[in-house]
Amino acid sequence: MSDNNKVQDENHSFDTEFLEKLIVGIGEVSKITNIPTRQLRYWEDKKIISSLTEEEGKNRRYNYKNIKKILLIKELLDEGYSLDGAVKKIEKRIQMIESSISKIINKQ
Amino acid sequence: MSDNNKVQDENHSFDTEFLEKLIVGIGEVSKITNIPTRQLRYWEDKKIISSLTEEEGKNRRYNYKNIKKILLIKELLDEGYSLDGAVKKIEKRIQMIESSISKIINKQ
DNA sequence: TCATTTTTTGTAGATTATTTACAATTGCAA
DNA sequence: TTGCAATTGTAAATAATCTACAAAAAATGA
Repeated sequence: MSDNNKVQDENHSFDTEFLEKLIVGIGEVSKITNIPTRQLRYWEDKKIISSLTEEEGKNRRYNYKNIKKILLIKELLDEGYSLDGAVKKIEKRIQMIESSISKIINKQ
Repeated sequence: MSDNNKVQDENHSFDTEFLEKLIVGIGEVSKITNIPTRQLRYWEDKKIISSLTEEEGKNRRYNYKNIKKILLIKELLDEGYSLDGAVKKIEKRIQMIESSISKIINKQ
């Protein structure tokens, strides 16, 4: 194995660690997804999405899975679904996303 | 191609977009890397690492490349390098990391 | 159309997180 | 031990986010 490939492999294993540990604030999620923070909070109020908030009043934190779901909701809204419609539609795809994340993280 | 594989592919192309857009605050970087915020600011003062701060006084922002470099520095310190030593050692590996990131983002 | 509901958006005042800039402390090598 | 490198502490100011109110806009259905 060449030196170069070795480093690529190190990067790969780091990336899974990276995804595992990744936790992001609402401002960054807003920039990543292009959804206003106000809207993200509203969706959470309506139980459409969730975050990792430790206690009431503390800042919201989002992991990779949270962000994935947000982007999926957004996609469905763009397709014309209502929020409730999106929630109903979403179950199957969420499961696929989760199994995909689990594959990434657990290197299965 | 099965439905399942299709979704996996969608996830993959999303991930590259995700990495491209990913921007993280100092608190999150601290949690991801396990390096105190105080230390991250010190390293930046000493020009060891950099961030995407828009203006003086605004909060620091870090992208994927920034975080990669921080983790690399940490690794070298653990191996016994001094900060200056790490900076000198790092050039070649930074280049490899960058080309690796560029491959991920540009799907080359 | 009109009324109702859903969804987005605005904002004030309080709180949390980060900033800079000072300095103190710790660790290490000559 | 002396000097430099590196980390850590902290106060006061600012930035970002919080909740809780409400208003505006968009979608739905009679």
